[in-house]
Amino acid sequence: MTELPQSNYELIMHFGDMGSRWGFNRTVGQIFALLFVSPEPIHAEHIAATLRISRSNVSMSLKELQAWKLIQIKHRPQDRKEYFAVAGTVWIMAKAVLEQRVQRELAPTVTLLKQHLSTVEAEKQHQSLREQTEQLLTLLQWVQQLADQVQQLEPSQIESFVKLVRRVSKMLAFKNKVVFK
Amino acid sequence: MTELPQSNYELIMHFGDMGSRWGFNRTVGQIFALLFVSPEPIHAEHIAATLRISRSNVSMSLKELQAWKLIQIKHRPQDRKEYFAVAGTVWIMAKAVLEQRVQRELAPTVTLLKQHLSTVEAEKQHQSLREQTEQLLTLLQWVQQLADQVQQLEPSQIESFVKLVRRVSKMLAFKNKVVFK
DNA sequence: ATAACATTTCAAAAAATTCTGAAAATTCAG
DNA sequence: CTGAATTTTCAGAATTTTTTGAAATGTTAT
Repeated sequence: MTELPQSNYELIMHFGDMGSRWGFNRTVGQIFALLFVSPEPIHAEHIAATLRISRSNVSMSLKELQAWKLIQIKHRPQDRKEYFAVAGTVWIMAKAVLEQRVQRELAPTVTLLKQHLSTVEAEKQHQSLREQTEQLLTLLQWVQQLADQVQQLEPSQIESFVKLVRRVSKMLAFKNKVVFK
Repeated sequence: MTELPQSNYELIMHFGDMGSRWGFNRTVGQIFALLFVSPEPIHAEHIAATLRISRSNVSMSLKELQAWKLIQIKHRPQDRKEYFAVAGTVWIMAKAVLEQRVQRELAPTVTLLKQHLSTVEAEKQHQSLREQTEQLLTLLQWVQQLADQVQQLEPSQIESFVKLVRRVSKMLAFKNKVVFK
C-alpha cells in the first residue's frame, strides 16, 4: 500500500514543494500528485498511509482539491469507501486551475479598483494616479477576458490556439519593426 | 508623513491582503501599493512610519520588490537617502510579474518533468500516466511560450493583441459549432 | 580618518498557517 | 433502529513564515 516508485516519489515531493506557489499547501499538492500518478482511484486511508499524514489532513485536503475542481469521487460496488481520482484530462484540470486563480487572484482586486474609481472623485487624486489605476483595472479585466476565452476552447483546439497566438504575436512584432525602425 | 487618504489606505490594505496570493507577503504588497499611490518617490523611513512597520522589514521588502523588478531607486541631489518609486507603467510592471511568475511557478516543474520523462523508461509506467505527463509538460511549455510572446509586446500593442486573440478565439468557437453540431 | 547618517543582516519573537488526534457526525447494512 | 464503518470537524500542537530590534556594515562629508 505504501510502496512508490522513486520517480513518482520525486514528482509527489515536487508538487508538495510547489504547492504554496500554486496557491495551496504542501499536503494538497502531494495528494494531487499522488492521484495523478495512481493508475486506479484510491481511498483516503490509502493516501494517509502512503504520504504518512493524518487521516484528518487528508479529509481537509481532499475538500480543498474538490473546491479547485481538480479531483472526482468514484464509488465501487459493494464498497462504502470513497475513492478519488484526478478530475479528467490535463486540459480539463488546467482550465479548472485557470478559473480558480482568476477568481481568487484577480476578481477581488477588480472589484476593489472599480469601486475605488467610482468613489474617489477625480479631482482628489493626482492625474497620473488615476490614469495608472484605470490602466491597472483595464489590464486585469483583459486578463479575465482572455482567461474566459481560453476556458471556452475544446481540447482539440488548444494547439491551434497556441499557434494562432504565436502568429498574431509575430505579426505585431513585425509591425513594430516596420513602424519604428 | 503618516496621513493617508482613506481611499488609498483601503487600496494599500487590499494589496497587503492579496500579497500572499500573488506570491509575496503582506508587507511587500503594502509597500508596493504605497509606492503606487505616492505622487513622489519616498524613502524607507517614510514607508516604515506610514505603514507602522519596522525599518528592517522595509529594507527586506524593498529588496524583494527589486527582485521582482517592480520598483526603482531614485536619488536626490544633496541627499544621501534612497528614494523609491514603482518601476514604470502598469504594463511594464505587469510584464515583470508575468516573467517572475513563469520563472517561479512553471520553470522548476518543466525541468522536473523533462528529466522525469527522459529518465523513466516508458515500459515502467502505465501508458496513460506517461501520456498525461507528456501532456502536462507540453501545456506548461505552451504557457511559457505564450508568456514569452506577450513579453515582447510594446505598450501600444497590448490592446490590439487582446482584440486579435478575442477574434482568434471566436473563430475557433465557431469552427467547433460547425463541425460538431 | 572620523563621525554622522543610512542600510543591511540575522537570531529570536510574533504571527500565521498547517497538521493532528479525539470526538462528533454521517452513512448504510442488517 | 442499531451499530459498525467511514468521513468530518475543530481546538490545540507543530511547523513555517513573517517581523522585529540590535548589532554590523556601508557610505559620504568634512
